[in-house]
Amino acid sequence: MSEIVTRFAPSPTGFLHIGGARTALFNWLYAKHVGGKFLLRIEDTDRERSTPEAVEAILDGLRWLELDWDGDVVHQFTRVERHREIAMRMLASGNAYRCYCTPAELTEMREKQRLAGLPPRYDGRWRDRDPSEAPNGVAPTIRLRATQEGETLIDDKVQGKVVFPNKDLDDLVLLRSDGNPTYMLAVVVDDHDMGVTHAIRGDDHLTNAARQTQIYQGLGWDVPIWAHIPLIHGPDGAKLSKRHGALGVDAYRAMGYLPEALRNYLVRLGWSHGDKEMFSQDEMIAAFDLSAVGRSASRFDYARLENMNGHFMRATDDAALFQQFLKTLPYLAGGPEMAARLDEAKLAQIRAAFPGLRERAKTLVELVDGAQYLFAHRPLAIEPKAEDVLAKGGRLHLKMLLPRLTALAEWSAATTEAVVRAYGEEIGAKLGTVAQPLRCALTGRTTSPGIFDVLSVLGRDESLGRIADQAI
RNA sequence: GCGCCCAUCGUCUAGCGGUCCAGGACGUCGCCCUUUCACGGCGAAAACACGGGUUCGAUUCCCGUUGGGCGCGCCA
Repeated sequence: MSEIVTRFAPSPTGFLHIGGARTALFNWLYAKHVGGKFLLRIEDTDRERSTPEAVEAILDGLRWLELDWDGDVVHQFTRVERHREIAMRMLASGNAYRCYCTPAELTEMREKQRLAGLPPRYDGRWRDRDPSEAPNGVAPTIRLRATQEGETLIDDKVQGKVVFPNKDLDDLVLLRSDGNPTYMLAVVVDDHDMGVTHAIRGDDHLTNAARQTQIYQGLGWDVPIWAHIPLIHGPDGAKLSKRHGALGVDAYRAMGYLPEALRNYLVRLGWSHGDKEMFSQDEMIAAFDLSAVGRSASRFDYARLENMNGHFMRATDDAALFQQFLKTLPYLAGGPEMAARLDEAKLAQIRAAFPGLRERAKTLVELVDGAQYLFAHRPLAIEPKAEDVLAKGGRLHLKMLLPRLTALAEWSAATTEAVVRAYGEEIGAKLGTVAQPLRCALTGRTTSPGIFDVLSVLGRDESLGRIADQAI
């Protein structure tokens, strides 16, 4: 039995967007599931649009998502000679021919077809023309001599059997007039040469599968097993475009999502395994299967992603999550500013506050936000809601509490708690009545980790100072 | 315009002819827990797009309608 090989083949014209990330994930998962290989190929035959920055962004995105590929990255551009060779072979065997149409001529042709209500397709005007009629000074393209009769069958792992009438598949360009291959030729040649057995990609390629099948047939090569997965739409159901939530995966990192959470979210978009929602890495690999991939497009839902992220954050142990947090800090919204102010002492404080912080955070960014009170300078900026609490009797409690806390011989969560509770009982108030004003004075907000932990982490001087700032 | 794909709660989905007055998850709304928030627990509202068939019986099969999507480049 031969080894199964999948691949992810993005074109480096921009960042790794969320749809591409899922395609990569599915390919990676399938390869892992069957113990095969997952390859990475950069489709950069279009030299005009490809940029090294985009290549780097894609690799960076994949690495962040922890989707490791086997072997070296293949740059399609480096394989032009082989592509040309194959184009020539097709020419020699009669499976391709030279077309001397100019771009302007083709545009005009399509324009006429559109006006006449016909499908825009190359009309094959050079298909059977004698080469001696070739005009001077026009560099030809090489076109596939596509089969015109019958139909082409795609036996797809997720779409099932799909039939395309051959009359709708025109003679596509294999080699451009400048001698460079088109995507259609390059994918076929590279997938073949790289031993790709399974092509898992977005279903926007479904029609291409039929066209590429004809190229494979012309070459006498085995057609890979296809699996066209449904696309992801924006939250509003519209196509995911640049202006519609098609962010690069780096944006998700900046929003504080964990790679394992994003992976879990993505895999459940279009794929399911009974009622199971959360998967560990191993579970996902073991359970993943192309046959359980659905055929309808799905919408991107941040609420669900966020929920999953919270789940994974809670499932990660304290030390590991702290490390993850520090590692990701420079990429997070508001992170660089915090990182710049991170000295030994601050680091120790965050570490101490971390268990309380992580409990209520659903993203890494919420961790940054939750830790703000550690970085604030006196006198603190008080949020409106917090000011409200202070104004409605809160300051009086602080005034009463201040001397008692000041008198404390030992400063800890336990000792401060004892004092605050005792005071609460004295005045016959629920703990919240006293705790909220404290929280507001200490953090400037109405929400924070447990107030005694805050007191403890902030330390005696800073705590008493902040309380004094607000006490009557 | 032509070809192809899709269609279960707001969202992601389970369902592969009877077990479905349709199950889970997120979100929403109550209640509980509580030191705020978050977590957790309990509960509620919420869907088979429509019309024809096939069948003893359709959410499940077929056809059509409607609504979405994708493709139709010397882009990938």
